[in-house]
Amino acid sequence: MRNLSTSSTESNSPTSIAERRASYEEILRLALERGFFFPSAEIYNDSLAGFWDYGPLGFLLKSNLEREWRRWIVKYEDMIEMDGALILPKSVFEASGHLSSMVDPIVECTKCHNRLRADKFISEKTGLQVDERLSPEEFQDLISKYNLRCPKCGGELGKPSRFNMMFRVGVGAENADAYLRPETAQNIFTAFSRLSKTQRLKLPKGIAQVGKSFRNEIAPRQSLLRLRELIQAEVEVFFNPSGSFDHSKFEKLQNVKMKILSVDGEMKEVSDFSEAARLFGSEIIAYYFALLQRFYNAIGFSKEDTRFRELSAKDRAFYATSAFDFEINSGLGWVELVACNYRTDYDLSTHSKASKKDLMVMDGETKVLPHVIELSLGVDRTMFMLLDKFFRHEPNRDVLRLPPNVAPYLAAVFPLISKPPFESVAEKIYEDLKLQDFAVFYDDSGAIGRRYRRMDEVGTPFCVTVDPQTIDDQTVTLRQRDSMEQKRVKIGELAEELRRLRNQNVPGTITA
RNA sequence: GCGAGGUUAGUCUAGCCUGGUUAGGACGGUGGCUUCCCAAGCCUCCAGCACGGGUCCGAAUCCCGUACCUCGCACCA
Repeated sequence: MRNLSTSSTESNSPTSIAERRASYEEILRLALERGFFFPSAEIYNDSLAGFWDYGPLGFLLKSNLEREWRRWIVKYEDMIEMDGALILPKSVFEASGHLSSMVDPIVECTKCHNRLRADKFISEKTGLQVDERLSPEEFQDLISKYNLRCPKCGGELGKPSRFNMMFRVGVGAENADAYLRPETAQNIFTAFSRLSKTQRLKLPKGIAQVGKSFRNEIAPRQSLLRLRELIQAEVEVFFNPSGSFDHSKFEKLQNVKMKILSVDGEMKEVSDFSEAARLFGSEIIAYYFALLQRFYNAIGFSKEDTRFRELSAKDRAFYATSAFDFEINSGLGWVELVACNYRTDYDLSTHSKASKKDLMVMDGETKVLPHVIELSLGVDRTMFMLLDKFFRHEPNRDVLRLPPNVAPYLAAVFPLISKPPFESVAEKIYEDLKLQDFAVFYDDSGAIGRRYRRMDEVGTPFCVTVDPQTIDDQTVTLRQRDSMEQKRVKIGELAEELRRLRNQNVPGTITA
């Protein structure tokens, strides 16, 4: 996460005069109290930082978010989806470059235990160009040669070592070196050959995967924003770099507006594809960025909330030749949600070399090693940002204004009074809606207003209430979370109405 | 990792400086009476001093260690 600024800009979310955005602490309170997420193994004293569990509401929110990602990106583009192993052998990461490039050379002061990046420290002190891939012995030689000491306390520096952000695991009786994957992408590259042969793939083709990745962060912080175990929803689009792009695909995404912050700090709004292609580097990149933008629009973020930030050469991952971070403007400043990398043929080429397998595929008449565009989406961060954007304090209530397509529960069902005949009718409606696969919640305790408030706080957009009139004319009240208005709906038309409301377009969404 | 500050029911918080009845309150939740369309009322009950060690006749309170949280620095494929 970069560029954390304290300024929070109000965006075009539904607002009333008195409502107020929730602070980070208040979002955490909601999460803990209502069961969105909480520290993993928290009852133990040695529970680990950077690991969080999702509770019932967080789980439902996550499921909905992933479903919408499939709907707007994976299914829309006829991508294929896989689900790979979390533990991968050493050779995968030797080839991918993660073993050498994800390693930071570290040196620690023997006296005050201050830890320094060896390469940066040495080059700072000596003015030399220091390659971070030098061996620990070479760093040791440099430190002795220039007689370098701890910049803080003047103490003697210990032995340089390497810190790798990957979790190593020992597999089998031999304890063979293997690693928890630091990104989901590697499964896709190692499976690419089989998938291309057996799934009759034609370029360009997206291969998607959602799952856990693991990074041994030194200082995990801010709950879901900096995790050691995180969920990524990744798409690797394989394409022929010398092929042409089908322009007719642009038409359906014409209305998608994007903002780009270029390396030189200039903010531009992009509204047509030729301009987007120029700013993002190619037509195909512009296209997939528009697809990504539309997904975020569909879960409630607008172009005002979001931007693509171009990364300079030194900020990019080691495998990327061009890279943009898709960021959201939150109460914590601009936060990176999606890493968008042009990985060229880096991965297929290195894996091909290391495994000695030909990973080229046919594109029409020609044999090519495809290039890759990657959209690596942080699911946990996106969930936090949904809470950040939509959790609001109003004078008389806290309300989570999640769009219906991601809200954990779509609707709640209440009897106005927990007495017959209202109870049995309400229960019947609840059972029916469950069988039709709606995420619904039943509550009959306490006053009706209290039950509405509870649902407001966890983001349930609709409440169905059975009252005396229901007994007369088979209608119920359908109460809207945001306006608190209610209308009467026939019981028989309830499911259809809820389905319609769930799919109503949120601001900024276009109908495909 | 370093530095600073912090941790009291599910959540928020008083008490800590100056050790001494049964750790107080609010919100929340349970059950009951009542009311019934936007957190009504009354009663009942539930639930807590982060963990470990030390000092002391006695520790939420003082000391040490550990974990976690927040902020800053560093890191962030």
